Amino acid sequence: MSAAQLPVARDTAGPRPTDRPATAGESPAGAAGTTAEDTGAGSPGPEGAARAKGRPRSAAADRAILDATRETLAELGWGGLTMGHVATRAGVAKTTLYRRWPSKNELVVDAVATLFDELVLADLGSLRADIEAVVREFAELLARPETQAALLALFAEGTRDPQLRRRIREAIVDPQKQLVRQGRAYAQARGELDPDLDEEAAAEEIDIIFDTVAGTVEHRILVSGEPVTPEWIRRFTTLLLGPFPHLVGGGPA
Amino acid sequence: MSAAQLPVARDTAGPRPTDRPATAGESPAGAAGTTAEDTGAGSPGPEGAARAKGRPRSAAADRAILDATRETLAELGWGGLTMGHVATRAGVAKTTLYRRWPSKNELVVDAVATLFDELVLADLGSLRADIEAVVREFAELLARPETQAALLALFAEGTRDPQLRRRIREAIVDPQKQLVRQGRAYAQARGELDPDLDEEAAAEEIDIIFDTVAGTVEHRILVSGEPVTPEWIRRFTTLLLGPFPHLVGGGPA
DNA sequence: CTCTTTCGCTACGAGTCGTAGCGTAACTGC
DNA sequence: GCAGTTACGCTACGACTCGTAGCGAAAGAG
Repeated sequence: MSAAQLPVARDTAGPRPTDRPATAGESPAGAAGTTAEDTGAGSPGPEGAARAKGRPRSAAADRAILDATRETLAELGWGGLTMGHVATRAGVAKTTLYRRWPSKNELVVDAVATLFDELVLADLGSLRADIEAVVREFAELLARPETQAALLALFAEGTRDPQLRRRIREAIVDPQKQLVRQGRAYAQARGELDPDLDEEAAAEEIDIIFDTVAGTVEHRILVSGEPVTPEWIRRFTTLLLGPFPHLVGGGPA
Repeated sequence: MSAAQLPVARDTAGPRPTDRPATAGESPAGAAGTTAEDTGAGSPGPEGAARAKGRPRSAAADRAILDATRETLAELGWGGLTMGHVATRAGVAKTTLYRRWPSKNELVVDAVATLFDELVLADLGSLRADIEAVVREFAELLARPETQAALLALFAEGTRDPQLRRRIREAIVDPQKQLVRQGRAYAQARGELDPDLDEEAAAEEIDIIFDTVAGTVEHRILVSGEPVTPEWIRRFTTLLLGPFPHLVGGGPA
């Protein structure tokens, strides 16, 4: 209560109120400059120009932070991750983190979203093969600690904070639904599905299948804590596709 | 470094090194005294006698703590739950919590385990009806904030701490699997299932069905964040039981 | 009535989140 | 080149939480 205190406000309340970073494509091999493709946040402001005055944010710092987050997540898990730790590991100041992400949750969601981009769906010639392949991929992804921690971060406040929930949906959930759509498209092109299909009904089927595949694998790994073996995948796919196992008559009307 | 300090150790390192509380059955209506049925923790010590000397732990405090935990969970969620808050709400000292549970995680698991006891499976006359009923019950349970927070606590350190994982499995997961077994038994008694069934194969089917039902509903509610309507339940049950919707030919070989 | 254990209380150390304020570095347009 | 503007690293801080320590007192057990 006696030292010099000057009322200054530089970083605080700046024009970039702690928003998303570059969030670039970020291919495995560190490519060249990347500046497009924002994670659709909210403000649909102009894009063309008028947005370049002072020192630009370091794209290298962005990547270093996201990498450090993933690494720390893999090593220490969700509970062990601290902002200070990430900052040190990334070689930046803690304040730099908070300039980009409002809190731990958002950082983790962004850091992990790219992990799910690994999932792809190749046309393997049959619906069964496609499903088994994507289940296997998803299971391998979920076996990694950083992904598990991500799911956790996702639940952590996601069920309470609507904004975080939106971020998760847009960055992770919705893109993955595309896989199911893709799989159906393949199957339909191969003539495996009813050709004249109510579009609305199909949309709901997609939701159900998505929740079923993702949820079941998650539960198997995270809750039951048992491994996803090829045999298990085969059985699960059979449950999905075929009639109920051992059901007399082969299924309901 | 000058005040009086006597090296005393009463509570600390006592014969009950912060272990499970009564963990009694705890039916909805507060019943009489309950002292049996420990949550199988670890020490397989003698049970008969020799374990009653000083002042016994207050069973009322146990219940007050667990109730307060559930209430706080419902109001503030997992992130908002603090031991101090629970203690105040339960009208006990914080140290009393730590005398019973080693940490937040264990407390929440125990507090929430009883919630899942609500789930029951009545023989409704058909496999479809039984499944739909249990899915509805489970969905209603998961719609409650305290249950969501429980799932979260379950994941929080459960994927890292093997001991906590065991506690979760024994207190929550395994008992729920009984529901699937029950359902199969009903169906088999009704003649809906293949009568001569490899027992081992049946066991694996039970695991798959359990993960599928629980995981799908969890994913629908917690990740996708969409409601579980009767229509959705019907569709999901159809997916489970019947052939793949719109699949040409009615299913694979 | 003694002995044992629990209880509530206060206090504490360690750690974390997220913020403030500064001086400086980097990049802009003129 | 030169301002102007912004990001960066640093140190410090307030508020909060976990989990523990130690005490006097209460409540039962034998």
